[in-house]
Amino acid sequence: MNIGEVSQHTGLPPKTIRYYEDIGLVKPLRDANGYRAFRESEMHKLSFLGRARTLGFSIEDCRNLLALWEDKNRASADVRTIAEEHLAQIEAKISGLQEMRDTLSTLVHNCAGDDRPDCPILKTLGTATAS
Amino acid sequence: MNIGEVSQHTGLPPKTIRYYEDIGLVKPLRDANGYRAFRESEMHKLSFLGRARTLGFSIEDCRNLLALWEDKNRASADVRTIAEEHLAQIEAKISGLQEMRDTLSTLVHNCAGDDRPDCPILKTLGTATAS
DNA sequence: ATGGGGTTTCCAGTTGCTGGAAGGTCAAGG
DNA sequence: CCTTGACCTTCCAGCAACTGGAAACCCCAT
Repeated sequence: MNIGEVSQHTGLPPKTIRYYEDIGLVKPLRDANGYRAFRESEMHKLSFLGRARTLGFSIEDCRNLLALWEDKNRASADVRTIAEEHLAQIEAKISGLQEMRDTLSTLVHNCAGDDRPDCPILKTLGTATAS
Repeated sequence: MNIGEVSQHTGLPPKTIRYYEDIGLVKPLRDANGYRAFRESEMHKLSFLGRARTLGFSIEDCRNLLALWEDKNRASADVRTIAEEHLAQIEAKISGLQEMRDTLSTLVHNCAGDDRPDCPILKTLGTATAS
């Protein structure tokens, strides 16, 4: 299977697939002409990676998850640990963003948004701590 | 005022302040010895930048907000537009993360997390679209 | 043989810093 | 006067996870 076909099946851009090979996540064979030749198993790995990435796992997490996936003697606790840590990070990120959103939306609502210069957004940024 | 003092007042690391000079956000004077000499106004700009950054504005947004801040004839509408667009992006990011969180937390809760290999997290990543 | 699509490699750029090396400066202490 | 330590300077590299683009090769059909 050529990279283009794999790209279609996995939804990952060819560039990304090459990158994943670069960093050792997949190791496709090569045809005589130098083209990458993906086996089914490689393609499934790539799909796995794509899904893990859409769940926000870092590449390093993905590498570890992939190893666990391949390891038929894994302990599900190891998987869960990775997922839990990631979940905690996501939650932290969400609350950080929610704080931003709350502050920002207040500011936006208090701003006239007309052609006059008076603006609470700039006023806040210019003076107090916009926590 | 030296960079260290400015760093203390603004909470920004010296490295960051130098970086902001590099990209043209501030333009401190220089003492005879080559040290940066910040005036009050530069320091206020840096505080402004720090607060804008904690609200998640990009550097380019910050650049524009700073210009508006300095422009006494600005229209608050311009400020508000920037803030609104940023707010929309934050909201998009939040909902993306919430989706991740929901999926992930379901998976984590369904995973035994013991020493057996059976794991719904890996199962999901390995098969269906984990949307 | 020519054209259009694939594919290859490599290099650079993205965002917003951060770390580190090599060196100049300054004020205090011996 | 010399040293020590805390500043400060510049420059270069690296982080994450790709993405864009150039130059060149390959394959198939006309």
